[in-house]
Amino acid sequence: MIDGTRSRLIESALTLLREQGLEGVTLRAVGELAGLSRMAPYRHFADKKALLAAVAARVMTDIAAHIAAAVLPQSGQEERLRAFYRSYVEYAVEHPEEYRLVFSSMFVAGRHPEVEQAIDEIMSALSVDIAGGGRRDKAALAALLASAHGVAELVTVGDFAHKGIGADDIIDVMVSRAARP
Amino acid sequence: MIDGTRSRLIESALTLLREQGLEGVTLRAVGELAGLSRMAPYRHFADKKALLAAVAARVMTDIAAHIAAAVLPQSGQEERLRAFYRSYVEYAVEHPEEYRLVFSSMFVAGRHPEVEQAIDEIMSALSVDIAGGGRRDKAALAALLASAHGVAELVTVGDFAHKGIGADDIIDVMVSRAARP
DNA sequence: GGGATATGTGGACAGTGTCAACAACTATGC
DNA sequence: GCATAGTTGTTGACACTGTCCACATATCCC
Repeated sequence: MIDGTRSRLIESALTLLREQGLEGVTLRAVGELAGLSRMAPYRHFADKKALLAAVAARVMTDIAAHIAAAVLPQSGQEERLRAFYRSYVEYAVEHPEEYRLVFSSMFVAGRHPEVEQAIDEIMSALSVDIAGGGRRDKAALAALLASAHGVAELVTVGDFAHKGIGADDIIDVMVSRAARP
Repeated sequence: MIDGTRSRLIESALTLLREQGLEGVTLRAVGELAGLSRMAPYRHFADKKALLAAVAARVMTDIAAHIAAAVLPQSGQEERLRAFYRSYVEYAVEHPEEYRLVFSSMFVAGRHPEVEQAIDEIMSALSVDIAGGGRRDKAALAALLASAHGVAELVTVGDFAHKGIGADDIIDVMVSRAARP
């Protein structure tokens, strides 16, 4: 805990994000929740975007842990695949605001190094856990990540559930296709 | 042209979105570009979100047209699939701000009816153009849309291109998997 | 100790979405 | 033909936001 105040600010922002959505995350509110003034964040982050990038990086490690906890206990490849999809979508459904922040921070050109590092860690972990570390399969890995992300967004949109088709149906399609040799 | 001012406001907002990104779309700027005052949009839209929803719906029809123009000339199923993926990703890459707006407006709970209708149109067109109108394949159609969206986001993020893997590589994986019987 | 540096604070400012009150134009009843 | 109601547009004002600035305090190095 070299810098306790900094992580306390991140935590405050994350709390606000969860309870009130992205609109509720204002620098004034973050400072107040952390027991500081409205300008306090500027002593630890360049601006609001930098704070949000730090929150996003923090959330990414949560997501990675959630996925790893679901995938690692599985033994077969198909079971691992399914566990990956399910846990990924599950997180997006249960924490939509956080998930959304993570991907909007990925989208921005000129990303924050903190985010960059978190992405790299997740990718290499995935590579080992799912694909077995094959080197030719970068495209397959990207396809996996893209599929999961796509399903997560479609499901959180909620429209498809409404039309009688759930996440598991789509995941079934994805898994049965990817699991074939 | 029952309501010229309304569509002129939408067009102004779209221009600002293209030229300056979402941050440049302020109600004052939209009004000014349309030759009106800052409060003019409120006579045609409930609030800023409603205006953005209308812009999103407008963009969705553009996307649908772009995709249809690429897919319909193809004859084989695999060619149609590939054309779909490519044109979809292409639009996202060439018009990232618009694409982003469209999906953020889909994400919001309690969507605008205008957006809702545009989504329905796209889905049924897709169903006919790609899947041949099969009724059992709702899940496959959703998987297709999810995959394309996922690839588009990963590619616009730009990170994977940087790591020596392009959109076409991922699309190849998707198509070869989906095209099998 | 004393100076430099890091951390925290309140004042002020421009920009934003939005509410309210008012003006002008349009159409509709008689 | 004209008053009335409704639509469309404008300006004034307000609360809120991110951020710049100048100032206080605390901490560390010599």
